[in-house]
Amino acid sequence: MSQKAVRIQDVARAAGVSTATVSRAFSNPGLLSDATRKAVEDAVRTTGYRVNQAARNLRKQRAGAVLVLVPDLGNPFFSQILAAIRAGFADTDYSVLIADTAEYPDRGRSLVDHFLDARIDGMISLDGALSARDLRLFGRSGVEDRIVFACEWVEGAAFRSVRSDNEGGARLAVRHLHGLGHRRLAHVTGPRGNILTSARRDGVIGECRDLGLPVRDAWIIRGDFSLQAGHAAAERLIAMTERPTAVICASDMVAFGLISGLRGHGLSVPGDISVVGFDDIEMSEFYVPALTTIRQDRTRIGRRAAALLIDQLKLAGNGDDAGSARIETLDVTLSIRDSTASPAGSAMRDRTG
Amino acid sequence: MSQKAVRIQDVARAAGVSTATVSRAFSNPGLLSDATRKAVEDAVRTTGYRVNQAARNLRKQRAGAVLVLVPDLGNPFFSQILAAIRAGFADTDYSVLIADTAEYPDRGRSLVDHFLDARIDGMISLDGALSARDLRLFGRSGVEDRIVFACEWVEGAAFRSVRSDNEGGARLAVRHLHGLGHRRLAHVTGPRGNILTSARRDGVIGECRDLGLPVRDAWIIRGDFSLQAGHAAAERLIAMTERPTAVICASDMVAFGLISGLRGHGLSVPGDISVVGFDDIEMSEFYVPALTTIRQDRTRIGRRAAALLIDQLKLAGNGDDAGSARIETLDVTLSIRDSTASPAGSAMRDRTG
DNA sequence: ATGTTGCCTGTAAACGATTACATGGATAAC
DNA sequence: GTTATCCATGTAATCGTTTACAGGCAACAT
Repeated sequence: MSQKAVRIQDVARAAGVSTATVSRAFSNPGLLSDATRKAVEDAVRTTGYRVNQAARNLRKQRAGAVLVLVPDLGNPFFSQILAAIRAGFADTDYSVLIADTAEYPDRGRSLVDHFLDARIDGMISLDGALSARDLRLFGRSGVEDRIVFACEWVEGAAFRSVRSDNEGGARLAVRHLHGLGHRRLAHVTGPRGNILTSARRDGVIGECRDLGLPVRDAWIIRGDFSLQAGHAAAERLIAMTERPTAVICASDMVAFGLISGLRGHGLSVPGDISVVGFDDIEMSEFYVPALTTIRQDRTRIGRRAAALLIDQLKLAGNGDDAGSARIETLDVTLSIRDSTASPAGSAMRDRTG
Repeated sequence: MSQKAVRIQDVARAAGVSTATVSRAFSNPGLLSDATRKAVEDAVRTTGYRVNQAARNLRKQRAGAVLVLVPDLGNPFFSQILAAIRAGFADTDYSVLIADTAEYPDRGRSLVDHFLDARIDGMISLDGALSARDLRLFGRSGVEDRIVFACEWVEGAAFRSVRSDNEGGARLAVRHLHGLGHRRLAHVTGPRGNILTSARRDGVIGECRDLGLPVRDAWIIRGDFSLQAGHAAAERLIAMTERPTAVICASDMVAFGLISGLRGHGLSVPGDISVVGFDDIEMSEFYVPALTTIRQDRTRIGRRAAALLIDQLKLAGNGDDAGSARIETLDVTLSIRDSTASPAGSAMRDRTG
């Protein structure tokens, strides 16, 4: 590339040593005598040598890269996790590739191809809904333990994963609204088949039952984490004869779409309806009204996922399936802002911490 | 990796041909006789062979990857561009790496290292503010023509670039507000030193002059494209004695922050103040109020940037600096929504197309 | 029969590193 | 003085491809 790249051979010549010695100066400098190490360092400096990663990776039988699979790059929820993952890999010599799940079903390409092509050594998936075919192929090629799931996960599979306490978060939201005096709660879910959809839905319904609040099928509205889904859910709410006084959304984006839709119909938030989101993306603080939401520690999720994968890559198939837990569940917290209030006609104050 | 990977040698043996023939079956199948090609194809299928990209890249003296440099991954503005860039590279065998500029100033690592390490073959930068040191090193290593700038660019440098008509967009915004009857316009800019800051500011000021509108220094408020900057700008506006009736923001995020800040002080948008954004990210349609903004064709920007870089990589330093223009400027449009209206006391209607 | 031409295929040398193994010399132990 | 031990270094094989070059063979013209 560029002019004429300087090779390890050139450094060796300049320093008056063998290529093996130069290589050792990088990989295990302690092996060399002080004088030799100095000589090599000088030679590296004068020649401007940089080790060729492609060659090194080939020889070391690794790809030197990991893949992060994101369901939807356009959703700002993921970016902070990405940043944390990248930070986690900053001290390693792995490159971080990012791909959008949406790219995959097409043209018969499978995710496992990346492993088999020697393009990646490991993967962090923020998407729990991989195709059955992909999952089967992962198993067959023995790459499962170089895959970590973050946020989402695959039920019944043995992959490592880092996730938030989704059910607990949903329960927090219900308790908050209950404390404000709400008794009729709706829930806009994620997409069918998504693991977060059921976890959060179960939390909402479970806590409602525990608190003796009514649970109606009509109040559980199918969504898909998107702005559009929230907007559509507003129509459904408007049309209800016995309208809930508060809505828990499966994501902040849904909450924004919902509020936008409600306002379009002249309903005010939180005046007429309270709305709670899930995620606490940056925008939540600056929406109008600022959004009450369940905060996930995205930096922590990303950092832990990276750490887990790095651990696994170190073991590199020597079978020694070391200590760390396969599943980490991180606590969530409630960020109370302006989109929730006591229902009209109620004088109750928030009793939630 | 994994079990025992199938090598080209294995396929050759299975098909009863040499490795060269197998290689040719992939790179230039036309060279082979029908019978041989068939035999190789069968052998590939039965063995499950996949070419090892690391080895191929080493031999072909390329990295097999390109880097996309993003100023702030957390800003959803960039994600759609990223998606388009990825799509542009989908048909190639390049991997797409994504990095955040924020990672770089640290630990003395330079961007050019990625080229010299044989980690990347080319780069698309969405950040125009690279360090002088990086730019110098790019020149010295002769990699400039494998770098394309998108959205932003470097003044006075010869890099290829794709960008929106920023000044034109700013002028559109001014004309729209003028048409509604506004006469006192403020502008929240991008950060100091950013090329978009000056382009958009010049557009706003230029069009104000052309229309005979007053231009006050106090009405040009420094920002940095972020939610926080918009929020801070609201404080400045509130404090003004002769307050503008409309504000043009350098980005949608700034506009959201601004509106949030104004609402916090009891001012309504567009009732008291009209607000125009820049970018038209997805959220703009769902903000409250839905945001009037300048739409950039982000898909087109990404696609063109990818195409430009792919062209350059094909030439691969054979010096034949082919046809395509070095700078492409794409048109922007005005998306009129609910955050702009005639100023209080005025009965004028929008006259803008 | 003898070139000449063209098509297909094989041989073997790269690409640029890492590392198992060998070696030589110094030091210590006997 | 001989042998064992250890440390620092060199030699050369290896990772899995691609591709320049060289043949071999058939068809065709002379």
